[in-house]
Amino acid sequence: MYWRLTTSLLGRGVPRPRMIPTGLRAGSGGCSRWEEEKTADGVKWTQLEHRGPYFAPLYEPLPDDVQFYYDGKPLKLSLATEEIATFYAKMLDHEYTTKEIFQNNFFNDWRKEMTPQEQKIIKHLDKCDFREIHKYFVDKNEARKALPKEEKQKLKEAADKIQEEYGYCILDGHREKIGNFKTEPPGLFRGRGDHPKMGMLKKRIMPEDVIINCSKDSKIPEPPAGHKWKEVRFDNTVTWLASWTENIQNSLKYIMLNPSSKLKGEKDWQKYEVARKLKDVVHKIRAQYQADWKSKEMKKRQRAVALYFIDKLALRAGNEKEEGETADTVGCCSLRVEHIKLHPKLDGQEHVVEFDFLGKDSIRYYNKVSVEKPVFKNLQLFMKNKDPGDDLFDRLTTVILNKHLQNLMNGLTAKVFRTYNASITLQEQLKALTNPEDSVAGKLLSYNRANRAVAILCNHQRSTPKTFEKSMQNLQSKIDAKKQQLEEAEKELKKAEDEFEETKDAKAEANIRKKKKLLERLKEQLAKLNVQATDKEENKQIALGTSKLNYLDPRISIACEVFTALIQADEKRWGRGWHWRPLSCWQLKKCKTWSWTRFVLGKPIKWKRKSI
DNA sequence: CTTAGCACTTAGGAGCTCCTAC
DNA sequence: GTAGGAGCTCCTAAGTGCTAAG
Repeated sequence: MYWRLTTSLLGRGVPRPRMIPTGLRAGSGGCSRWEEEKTADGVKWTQLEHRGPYFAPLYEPLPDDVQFYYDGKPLKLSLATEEIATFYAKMLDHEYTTKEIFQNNFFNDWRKEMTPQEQKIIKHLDKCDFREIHKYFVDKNEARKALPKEEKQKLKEAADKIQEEYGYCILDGHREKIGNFKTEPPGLFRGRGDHPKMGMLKKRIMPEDVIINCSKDSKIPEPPAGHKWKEVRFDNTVTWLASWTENIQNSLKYIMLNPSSKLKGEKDWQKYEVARKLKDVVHKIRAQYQADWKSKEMKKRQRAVALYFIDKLALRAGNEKEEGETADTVGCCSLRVEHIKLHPKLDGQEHVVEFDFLGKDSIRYYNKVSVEKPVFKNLQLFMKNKDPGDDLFDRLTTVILNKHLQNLMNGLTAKVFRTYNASITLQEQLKALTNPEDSVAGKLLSYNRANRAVAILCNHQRSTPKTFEKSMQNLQSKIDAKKQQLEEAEKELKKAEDEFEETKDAKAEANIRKKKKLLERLKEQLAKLNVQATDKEENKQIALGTSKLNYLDPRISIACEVFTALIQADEKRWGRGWHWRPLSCWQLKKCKTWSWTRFVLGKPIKWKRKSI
């Protein structure tokens, strides 16, 4: 039996769950307790008490012997100017500082903060020498790492104390962990991709910038001595505890709860419930957009083709963004003619669309997809008489698309397709890849492969880790060594067998058994290493974390035999009750919040890991 | 309809911690 | 006991999607 709980959570032909306790059954409507608690008027809490944000430490001036040089001569900077100089100095060995936009933005903003005298002297960035400052911080960092154990312990205790004091709030009588309780320290803006604002000065957040949100009757947080809050409000229709406006994009930043909190957990659960609801209507929706490919209205055709991409390729919606304010990235609705190429025939396939564009975080999306003929014809039509820089779907926006989706299913938006397709892919892949007879290592490989299929679908990439080549080599030499040991063991066994042939005594027989056992163990170890190597290589440029955290319904993982096997293997090793190893933190977090999954194995799981 | 503002989720990289293998 | 590395948390940027105003 593959599914321990036989819950085909998002799939077709749902087999009935067997082991979910009544009252917690997630089959039809999900967890009724949470649904009951949901209020229609948007109220998110009735009580909220916290200490306010923890402010980034004030600037500590450089020691006198650490100098800044301009045009080869030492120059003592004013405090404010010096602080900004250290931001740049710290980044000296980062690629950012080699980029012209970064340098220009930095220099512009830096000059604005200089005294008039400094402005008169410091006119060119290339005459600035930050190297001594850079070295100072590198050394400081080294020194911190080399600190004796007790000193490190002291630092950790101090950090823990701050976490203890500022890192939690009381929400409706429960102590909940805050996600980001510290204000963002000042520094230079690090945008992703070709960001026009990279290098700009990110200003220090002061209490006077901060809006506090809490309940009226709670102990209102004290601003740091000599300071005032910008505002204190009591808005229980939002979930944030504090907010401020950042100066780069002029957008709001929030202090919110940790994902382990009830508030976030429920939201997460709801998200997957909406995705499960889509499962029931997705066939109808697909049939409809296929019909709409032939609509007389251009608007409908564009909507239908875009939705097809969102569904088939898991593209993001693609909201419009202000030009020149951010990196030039697109999603589905904002695709431009230059982002696709049409090939009537390519590599033995027909109607191939070649996608090449930068998506969120300037991650490249490159894909060649064979599409249905009407889609291909429509794309040709949409591209006719357009320039490369024109919108592919000129009659479509995310607002139009989402309005349409809302009519098809309550709560349906473009992003739900990503969640749905990610989770259903995990489930289907697990079903296709895992085999009950596999070893635990094999099962884990299968799980990772299923996870990987999702990450590829969602285009979750990472840069190859810096240490990849080296650690791969290390692994390979381990494999080689193991192979040699194995050969050795085979010879030994042969020898032992020969000896038994000759002597026929019990001692020799025992020796054979011993050698056989060793051989078995080595074989197992080798297999495990080989699996590891395969996994590592396949995983080189793919990020699994994002899909695990945001797209995969944890109930699918929990219900899957891979985890049952891992838990059993672990019990052998750690004794009963130690279930934290196979269920990694991301799952634990979700499981703790989704209380019903504590009954995955038909019995409550003891949670032992202290960080949870 | 368009635009701006707001609140929230999703994202990759940095850096830290703790385990494992030597 | 220590080096190396996997896997985690932290950080904060960059998306989505909704609402309200004009």
